[in-house]
Amino acid sequence: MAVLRRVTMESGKITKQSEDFPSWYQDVVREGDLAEVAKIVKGCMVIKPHGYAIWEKIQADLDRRFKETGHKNAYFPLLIPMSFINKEAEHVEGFAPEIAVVTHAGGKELPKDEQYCIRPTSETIIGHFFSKWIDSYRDLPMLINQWANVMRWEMHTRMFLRTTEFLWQEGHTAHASHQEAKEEVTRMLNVYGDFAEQVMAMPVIRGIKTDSEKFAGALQTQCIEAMMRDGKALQAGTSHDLGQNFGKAFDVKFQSAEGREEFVWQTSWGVSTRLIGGLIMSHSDDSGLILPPKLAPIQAVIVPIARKDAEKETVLPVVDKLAADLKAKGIAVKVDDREGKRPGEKYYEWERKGVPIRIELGPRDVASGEAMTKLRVSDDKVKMKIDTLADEMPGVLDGFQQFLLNRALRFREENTVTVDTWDEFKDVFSEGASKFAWCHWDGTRETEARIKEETKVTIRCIPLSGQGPAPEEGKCIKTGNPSKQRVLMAKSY
RNA sequence: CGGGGUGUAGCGCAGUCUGGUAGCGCGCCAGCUUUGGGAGCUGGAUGUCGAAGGUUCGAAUCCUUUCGCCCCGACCA
Repeated sequence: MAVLRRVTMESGKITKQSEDFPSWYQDVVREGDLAEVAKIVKGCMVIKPHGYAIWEKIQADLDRRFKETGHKNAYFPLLIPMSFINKEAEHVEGFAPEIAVVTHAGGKELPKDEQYCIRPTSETIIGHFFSKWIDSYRDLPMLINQWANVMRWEMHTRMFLRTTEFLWQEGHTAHASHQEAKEEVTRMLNVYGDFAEQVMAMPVIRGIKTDSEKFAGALQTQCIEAMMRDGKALQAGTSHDLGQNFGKAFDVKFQSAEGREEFVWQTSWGVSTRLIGGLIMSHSDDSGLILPPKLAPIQAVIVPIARKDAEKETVLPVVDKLAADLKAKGIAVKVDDREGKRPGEKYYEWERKGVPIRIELGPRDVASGEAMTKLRVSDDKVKMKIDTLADEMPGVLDGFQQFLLNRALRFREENTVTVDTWDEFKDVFSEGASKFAWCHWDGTRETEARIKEETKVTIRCIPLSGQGPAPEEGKCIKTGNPSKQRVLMAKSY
């Protein structure tokens, strides 16, 4: 039993990651000015401007990818008739415990059959409208996405990772054939995977969820799993093959080219503000947040150093010109010319907020024609020629983006093991520790549950082709029964 | 929901055991001096002590109830 350790912190400082990972995480969120716990509303958070700006960048990039793959945005009601939720058996069972119900409205108690729940996800209500909108195979595929908030009554909340209300997007599509639907599931999983790696610099394993971990009501759930810096896994996105389950529950039928009446094949897929939690736990350090340039609201900050008016006169015009040049190159640049704060204080502040690169520009630099620059992750400052700095900056930022991805990949490799014996397995996961472990599993729910019960370790996914070790026969780590391939095991968020 | 913590100024905390009317550091405001890695001095502002009830002449402190947050379980994006 881990007793909560009191970590003495100086004001405005961050608990060391190695001392207490959860405290570190909270400190980074606070010091980065990303969000705060709402307190007045149980389990909810306020996403502050700097945190929301990151979400907006995530949204912008993903939205473009969704549109490029043919999807259109729409918006469905927040309130869903309770009767809808009850229509799909597995769906009810999965979501019932975490649903908030509106029982009173207009000053009166609503009759049982007129009560609403606040959406935990929108498969049901969208199924209802799909059934109205879809008549023939010519209406298919129906490719809809919704940016929305959802609510799930969680017992245990953590900022960005699990809150009662959260922001996400949910894609919902309907297709004429199962094959087409499966292709959609894969397509969107790849959109997520590419986004995670190229934009978030967060490497992911693409895989399939076991039956016990899949979405309530789906035939199959595919996922991307990322390793956090404590070795735990974060499910960062999911893409579901819903089969005809919701089609049947909501009578979503179409007339095929051959004139037959058939149920549609549906998919749904989503990522949430949880991605921000993943971003934090993939890259950040004891000095605070580290953002990949592609998601940084401020990519470069210029700190002018000028104490006297005469120095300001020489420095500030150079700073302004450099800022303009950077802007012209498409760089999100911020000049921190606040009075009354010393340069050092500004350096720390922007580091905590995750700005990828800092440029220091003072009288000496103007004289020499070189500015001091410092990447968020390096210990050394580098001199760059002021004249060519703006031209070089896109390349520097690209390099930084790549560096973060490579570093995260290396970290994952160093913390990924192949395990074949139960003793070794228990050792890897002893005392709260976690790694990614490729292990054989006999494919049964019972074994999966036993492993989880004894070690807290879950099967994160069965890797898709090329995402894990090549399939090979083996024996289950727990039971010794035959296994056809290794699966990814880890503790998870 | 169980176990363990915790709630006092914007942030971090002391004060609670042993009741006497609230303090420290940082931050904030003003002024001067400063300014290339968290500045110094002087002066100043800020609290319904999580909430509600009770005991008491008197409650941050004792009692009861309640709410939030954190950690560990049970459940989940």
